Amino acid sequence: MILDKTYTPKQFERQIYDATVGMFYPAGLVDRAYSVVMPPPNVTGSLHVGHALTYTIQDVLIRYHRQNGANTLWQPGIDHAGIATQMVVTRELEALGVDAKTLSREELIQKIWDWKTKSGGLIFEQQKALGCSVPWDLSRFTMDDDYCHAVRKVFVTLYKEGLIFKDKRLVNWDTKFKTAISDLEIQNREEKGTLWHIKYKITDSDESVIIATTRPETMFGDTAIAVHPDDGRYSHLVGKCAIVPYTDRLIPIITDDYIDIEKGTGCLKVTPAHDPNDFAIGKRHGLDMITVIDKDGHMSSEHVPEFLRGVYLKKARKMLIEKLKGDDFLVMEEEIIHAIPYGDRSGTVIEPLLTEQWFVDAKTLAKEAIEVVEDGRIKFFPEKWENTYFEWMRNIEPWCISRQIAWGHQIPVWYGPNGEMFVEMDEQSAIAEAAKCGIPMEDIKRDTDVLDTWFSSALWPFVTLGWPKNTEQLKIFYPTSTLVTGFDIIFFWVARMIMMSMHFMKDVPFKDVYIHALVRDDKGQKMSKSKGNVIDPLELMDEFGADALRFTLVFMSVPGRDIKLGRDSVKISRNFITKIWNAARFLQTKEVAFDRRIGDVRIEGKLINWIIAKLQKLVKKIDQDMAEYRFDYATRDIQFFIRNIFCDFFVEAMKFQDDDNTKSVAGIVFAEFLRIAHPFIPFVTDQLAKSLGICETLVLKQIDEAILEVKTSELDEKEVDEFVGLVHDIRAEKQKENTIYEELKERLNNWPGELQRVSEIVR
RNA sequence: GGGCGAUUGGCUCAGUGGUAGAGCAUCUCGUUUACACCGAGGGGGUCGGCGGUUCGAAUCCGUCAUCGCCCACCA
Repeated sequence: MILDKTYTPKQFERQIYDATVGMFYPAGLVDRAYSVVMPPPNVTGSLHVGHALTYTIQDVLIRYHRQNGANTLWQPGIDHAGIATQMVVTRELEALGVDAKTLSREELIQKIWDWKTKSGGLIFEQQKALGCSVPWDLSRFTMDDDYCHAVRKVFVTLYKEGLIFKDKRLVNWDTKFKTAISDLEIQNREEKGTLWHIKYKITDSDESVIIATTRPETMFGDTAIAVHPDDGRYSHLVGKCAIVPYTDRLIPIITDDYIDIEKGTGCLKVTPAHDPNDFAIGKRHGLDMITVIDKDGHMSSEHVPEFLRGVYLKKARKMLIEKLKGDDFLVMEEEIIHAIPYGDRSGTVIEPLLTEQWFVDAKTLAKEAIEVVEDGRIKFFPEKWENTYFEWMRNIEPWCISRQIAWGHQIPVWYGPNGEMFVEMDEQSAIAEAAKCGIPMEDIKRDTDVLDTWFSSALWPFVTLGWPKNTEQLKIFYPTSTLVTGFDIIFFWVARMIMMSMHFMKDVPFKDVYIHALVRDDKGQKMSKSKGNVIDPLELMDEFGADALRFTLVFMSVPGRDIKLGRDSVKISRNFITKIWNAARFLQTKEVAFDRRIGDVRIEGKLINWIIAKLQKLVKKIDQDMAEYRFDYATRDIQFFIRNIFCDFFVEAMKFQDDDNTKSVAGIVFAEFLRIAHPFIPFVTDQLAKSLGICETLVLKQIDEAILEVKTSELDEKEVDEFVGLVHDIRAEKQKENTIYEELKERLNNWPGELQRVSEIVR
């Protein structure tokens, strides 16, 4: 097939994709395995440029190892993404005029499933366009029947081992979604706020104490005022009681070492039910825990004075401040900057609320998970992320896993009428267990909470491979080889996979963790819809081709540095790829034969020794780059080889030395180059391989080991290097019109041996 | 408050002890057996500041500055 003058990606990308995807070595042919689990995109997801990066890197790894003879698996799938999905569907329903709140739990879940069937997995098509060589038929969903079964098994097992427990604790409460969320799902934002100094009168005395607070509305939940034991200012008041304004409730003045004499007024109002520190103080002193805010964010308690009852938090605060001012309780207002916790999905202020939730004993699970990174059974690339991992894991807190939403894995716990609890794999067993206690089935009710999405994601590496069944896939591909993900997800996902895998598989989930960069816009700004600087990878692929986008992203993946992606950089990659295309066209016009093997040609002559030596070096260098996950090096090496070595000199030289043997070597070298470049530039290389008659696809093409075994002449290589250097010098001197030019030109023209013919390269 | 990272030519970035590099941009030349989505060549940087180690530092150490990120319960 004669190549067109320039290539236009669109014409062949999809066709090539369909012909090559899912190619594997026949069973039993290879015993080396290489596997990657694809971080499951959200069911709501569509391809953004961050995805494009992570999937490109994974595909490069998979294609590279597959070419190198490994039996590969790139395990695909999607995540049900609890809160995120429920949010999207709720919004969609709203647009249709349906209020999700009016639907029953079952109806809402059904709507989400309908939506999932209709819109979920759109991202698969986009991944295909990017060239992801994925065995799609193995795709898993975190809410598949088998997956649900595995999740229940993990829950029940951990519960029986005492590693999952139910407790009434202060949790992060999202008043918008009306659910608990984990510590990781909150984001602290620094904001301007006010520190209000409020006067509390002391009983049987004219004295009063002044407390400073940023949250005055919680004062009705105060159960003590604490001062430092060494604080002389207040020691005479310790043991007395203060009166909570607008109530007749008396609270004791106590001492606690936690109090900082310097901070505020040195008096702390203790509100155990609405502040984590106060909660701890409350526990130490056995204080009452009075909740004054309900799950919707309204003031609600018999302890809240009439005029605030049922009022929404924000409004209540304003009203209360006005009232305190008027009644001379407010002593001072102070502007401060402080951190406010927001829900990362809802964007609303998170309230610490005392509720019953399910927790995982992360501290216990973390032990082994820390060890495996310490002893190198799991390695991070770049290594510095291990510190981040250790830092978090060594200070880990219990993980709140229950969510009060509909979409997700419903917690497999059933309750009897008198608080009996049955933690079982399914309803049948729950009924059976209840029956043993004399509770009829109609009297038991299942826990309505669902699990944190990350609970099921944490099982991804082994459940997708078939656990708890002992499948072939588990035997071959577990532990997986490399996990590719972003740093923002080390805590959410990587850490939890390691914990769960060590516990249930007694082995690491993966050996290497490659942490890639964040993709920013060309000015280094984080992309966001609100800033309007989002780069759509699909548009870039449309304009410059998937290969160009892939090459750009990988080329810019320098460890420890964010990627600044602009249109121009993708254009440059496209230009480079065109260069490869044109080199192929040249070889084609030269009628280079591509069916020769290295054994068919004579390794003699300086040019041939030189180019083969350079090719051998390239192969070794790429292997080294890939072993170190230096995709940036690999793409630079590829670029340097084809541009500076192959095109700039070898091809030019071929214009003066085009005997059959040289042309055959050119064919072999170029074919080998295409193979090496293929993981990075799959579409164009495959198209060229096909058009030039090298092979149908490079997907399974392994290196011809004989190429590496060729003994090349170092002397010849050195001589050509010198020749190349001289050519450069001559050109430079010529431009400068220096007289030395003639002298050098003379030297070139009289270059001894075969290279003399090539001296015409300089005109 | 703690931790991490960045700082190299106009721009984007390579370069971890031995004479400062690439691409883009710019300037000059060039349409010759593939490629103007090209080729050849030039100009342009005291490698954030200061101090130290060394025969020798962009590179190692200390310190400061600026920017960015992560973690943290401060009233």
